[in-house]
Amino acid sequence: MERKKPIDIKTLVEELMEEIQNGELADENGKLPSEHTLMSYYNVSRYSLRQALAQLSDMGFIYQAQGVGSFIRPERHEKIRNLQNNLGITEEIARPGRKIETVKASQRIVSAAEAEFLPRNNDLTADTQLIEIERLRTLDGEPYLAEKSYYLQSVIKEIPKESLYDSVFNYFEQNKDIKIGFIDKVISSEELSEPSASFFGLKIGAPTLVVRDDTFLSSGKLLAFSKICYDYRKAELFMFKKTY
Amino acid sequence: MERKKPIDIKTLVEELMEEIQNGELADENGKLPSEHTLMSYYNVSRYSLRQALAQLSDMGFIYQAQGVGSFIRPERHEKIRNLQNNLGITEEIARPGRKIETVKASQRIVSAAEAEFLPRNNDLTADTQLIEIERLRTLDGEPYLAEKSYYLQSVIKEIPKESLYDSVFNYFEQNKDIKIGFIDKVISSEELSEPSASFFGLKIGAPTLVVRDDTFLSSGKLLAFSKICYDYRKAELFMFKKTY
DNA sequence: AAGTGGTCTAGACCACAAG
DNA sequence: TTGTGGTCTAGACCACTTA
Repeated sequence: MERKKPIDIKTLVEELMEEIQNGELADENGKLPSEHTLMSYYNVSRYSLRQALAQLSDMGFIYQAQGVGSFIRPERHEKIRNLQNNLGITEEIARPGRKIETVKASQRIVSAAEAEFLPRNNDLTADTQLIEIERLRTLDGEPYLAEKSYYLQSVIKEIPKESLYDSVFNYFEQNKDIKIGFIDKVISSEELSEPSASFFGLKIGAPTLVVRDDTFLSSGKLLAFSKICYDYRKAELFMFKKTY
Repeated sequence: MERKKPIDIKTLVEELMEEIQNGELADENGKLPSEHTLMSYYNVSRYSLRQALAQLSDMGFIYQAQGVGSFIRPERHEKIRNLQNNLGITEEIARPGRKIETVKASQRIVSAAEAEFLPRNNDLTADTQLIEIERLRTLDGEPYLAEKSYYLQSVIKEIPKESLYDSVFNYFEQNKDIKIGFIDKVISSEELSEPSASFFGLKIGAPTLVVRDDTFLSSGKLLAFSKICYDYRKAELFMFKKTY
């Protein structure tokens, strides 16, 4: 293997992921080169390399076995949505060549008192101004999810119309002033109600898979909170847990 | 603060968690001492301290803000089940003083061909011997979940009866030969069927929250796979995601 | 015994927020 | 400017698996 120029961990993660997906790194048994080899190849210290490998482990792409080596993990099933990666849903699902589209979207300003739900650890005053967004989205042309999101207007002035129909995630990625630090997710199941029921073509009272997100800036301040209802026949959420 | 003896990261995490929960570490605003202070206090290197803090971040107990400091996060709602901690459900729920009990349990040996479901990345041969366990469990006396688990008999010879009615997790913790490395989780929602429906006192077709687990040894070999159906009115799953 | 990943230290420099 | 957390290096030793 040729020797590469030194790079930072973020880039290293991307390169590793790409080379793994292209099948360039692992042998026929899915075994990666040793850490020593990878250190020389990417010209990084062991610390940096292990940080990168740890991130790949956390995402479930590889696992490491002491005394044996590092191995790539088998591909996961297609219809699944990974709760832990760092992409928006649009980007994630685009990878295996499928497509999320927004068929209906609306936006308005409301106060916290008018919101349909509130963040879990709520410290909003009743008059906090919120941007409310409602969207219905399809997966490969089939109804897939109904979403209601609230963004704190004190943090983000407005959300461009294009982003509504594309990816709000992309908008934040490009906006340098807004750095997302962490997200709380609460997953539950409910009885479906209108208007999602008609959108999915299901009866009222049918199951729906619900994900409530609270999104925080890296400063720890609340940025947004949302609720997504999935068609239970089409959505599965994946996560991966390492033990320490 | 007194200076402590050097300790390893695992112990450090436990001590930090305990002192945080006792309110001994953070100030009135939930701010922790600086990394420099904590290094001296616990007598560890910055690397070790930051590994420990990263684990606490991953579990959602604290967050770190560059240029500002580290802060504890507000307590999460009680009825919630954290998907990311390293405890079994019995232990986790026992913390806030609530109680999981098993009201019905059965165990038998089956072959993989007879199993009701299989692991996602299935490489089991049809004649693989499995220990099948079925359990109905209550939370504070109320029906809470129905579980079906399969353990590879080639890895674990038998599961003692006491563990069936208590915590299988405890059994693995004590068994030094079995080290769990990682777990895949797939969360979905389904229409409820018997016998869970009667146990929960719900109609057939009502929603249920479903968690499918595949558990692997640290060697990467499959240990077990299971499916848990929760009463959708009583269960919420929590997870926390840091962005990189 | 050799090679793998796991833990840990000491130290440097950078990026960011706040006074 | 100061103090915070974020990134990165070089090097040591330990624990585990395999031959």
